[in-house]
Amino acid sequence: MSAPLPRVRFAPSPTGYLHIGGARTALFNWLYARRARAEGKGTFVLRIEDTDRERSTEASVQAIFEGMKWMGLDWDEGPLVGGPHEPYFQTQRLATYEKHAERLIAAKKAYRCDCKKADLDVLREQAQKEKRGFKYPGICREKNLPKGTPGAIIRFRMPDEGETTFDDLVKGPITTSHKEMQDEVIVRADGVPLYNFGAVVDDLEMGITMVARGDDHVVNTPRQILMYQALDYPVPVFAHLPMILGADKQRLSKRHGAVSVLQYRDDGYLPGALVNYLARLGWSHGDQEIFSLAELIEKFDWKAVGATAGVFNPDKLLWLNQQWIKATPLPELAKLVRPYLVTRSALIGPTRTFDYASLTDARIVEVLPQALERSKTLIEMADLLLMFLCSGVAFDEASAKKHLTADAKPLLVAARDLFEQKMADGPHALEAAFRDLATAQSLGLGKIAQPVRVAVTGSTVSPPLFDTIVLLGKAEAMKRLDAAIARIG
RNA sequence: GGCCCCAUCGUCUAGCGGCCUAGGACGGAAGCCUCUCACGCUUCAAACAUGGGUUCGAAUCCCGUUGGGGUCACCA
Repeated sequence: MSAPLPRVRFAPSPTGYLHIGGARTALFNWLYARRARAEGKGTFVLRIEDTDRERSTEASVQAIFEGMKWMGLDWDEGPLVGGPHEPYFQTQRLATYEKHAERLIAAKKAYRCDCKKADLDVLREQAQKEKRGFKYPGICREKNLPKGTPGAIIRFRMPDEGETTFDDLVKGPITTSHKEMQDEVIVRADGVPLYNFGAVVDDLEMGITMVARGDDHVVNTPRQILMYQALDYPVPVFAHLPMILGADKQRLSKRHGAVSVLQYRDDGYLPGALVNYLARLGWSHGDQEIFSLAELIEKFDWKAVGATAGVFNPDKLLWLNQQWIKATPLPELAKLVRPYLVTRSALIGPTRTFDYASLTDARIVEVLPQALERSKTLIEMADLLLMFLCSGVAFDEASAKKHLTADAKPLLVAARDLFEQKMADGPHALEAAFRDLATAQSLGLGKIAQPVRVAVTGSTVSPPLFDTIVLLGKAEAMKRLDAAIARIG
C-alpha cells in the first residue's frame, strides 16, 4: 500500500450561514491540503450535503461560498470550479447512492424495510419510558423486500457482535461495541440518502483520504467504517476537532453574539486575523500567536491539534485584528477600509461633508498611520479616518462644553495666528510655537492644546494634535478653528 | 440514563518523567512614556479538578471519583 495523495474535504450542509465552527473545520482541512500541495500534491474538495431538503436553502449555499471566499479558503474541486467527481451537490448524485445501496442489498449487507415510522416511534417512546435503549428490532431483516416496495426505505445491517476501533488523529484510539449500533436507515423512500451513507459514498467515490470534521461526528465514525468495509473500500483516516464553546462553556450559538463568518467581515475584521485566531483555537505552535497565512500552511500539523474543547474569546480576536491592521501594508489597508468608509460616512451628521468621489488611495494612505494604533476594527478605523477626510467638525457636546469657553477664546485666536505662520513648517515647528505660546502665558501645553484639539477634531480625544492639524491642511484646519471661535460667540 | 470524548491561570495554550519556585498570549491591576487617546515598555495577581497507584522522581504514565462536552432521528 503506497501512501495515497492527500485528498481532504469540507462538506457543509446548507442549512445556515458559515459559522465559526464550520469555518475552523474548513480551515484545518484547507491548511492540511495546502501544505501537502507544497510537498507535492494535496487537494481540497468542497461538497454540499443538501440531503435535508426541508432545511437546505440556496441562500445558505451562497452564504457558505461567500464566507469561504472571504476567508480565502479556495477549493480545488467543488461547486463553481468543477472537478473530476462532479456534481458536488449530494441531491444531484442520487444515482451514485442507489448504485452502492443496491450492491449492499445484493450482498445482504442492507435491506429494504417498510416499517412505518409512526409505529417505530411508538416503540421508541415505550423503550424510553422504561429507560431502555432503543434499537430497530430488525423486523424486515429477512423479508427480502423487492425494489419498488411502496414506502420502503433501506437499512444498513449492522453486525450483532464485535466492535470497531479506529485511531483518531487528534483523539487517539476509539473503540465502539457493535451492540451500540442499530440497523440504521441509509436511504429514504424517495432515494435521498441519509448523512452516514451519503457522506461515506461520496468520500469513497471522491477518493477522500482523510476526513476531518467536528467532534459531534465521532459516534458516527464506527458506523461509517463498517459501511466502507461492507462496500469494500479503503477506510480513510479520521480527525475529529473539538467543539468551539461560548463563554458559558456551552456550544457556540447565536446567543454568544456573532457566529456567522460574514458578520465578522461586516464588523470590520480582517479575514487574515479571523483565520489566525481560528487556527490558534485548538492548535498551537509553541508560544507563537501571530501567523501569516504562509506560516500557517507551513507549520500546521495535526499532531499539534489539541483534544480539548475551546472557548471562543472575542477579546483576543479583537487584539489580533489590531495586530493584523498594524502589520498590513498601507496601500493594501487603504483598499480594505474603503467599503467601510462608504458605509460609515452615512453617519457623519449634518455638520460635516464627505466627498468620496474625489478621495484617492494616496490621501487615505497619507492619514492612515494615525489610525493604525487607534483602531481594533476597520469600522473604528473608518470612523477615525472620516475625521480627517470630511470637511467640517462634529462636536462632541461634553468636550465642547468643557473646552470651547469664553476663557479659551483668546487662546484659539492666538492659535489661529500660529496656524498661519507655522503650519507650512510641519508638525514639529507648530508644536514648538505652541510650546512657546504656553510658556509665554505661564500655562502648561495641555491648557492650550485641549481647546484647540476640541476645535479642530471635535473631541478631547484624538490623534496627536500637531500631526492632525498639518494632515488636515491649512484651509480645513482654519475653517474648523473659525467654526469653533464662532460657536463661542 | 446508555455509550463515547475531554480535564494546566477567568480564556487560548506551552509542557510529551527530572530543564517547572509550571512558560507565553488575551483579559485584569499598577507604573513608565506623554499635548488627549492609542501604541509601546516594565512589574504584579492568576492554573497542573480530586483520590489512589507506578517510579529514585510525576503537570506529564495507569486506575477510580468529580466535573464538563458529545451522541442516542427516515437532521447533518
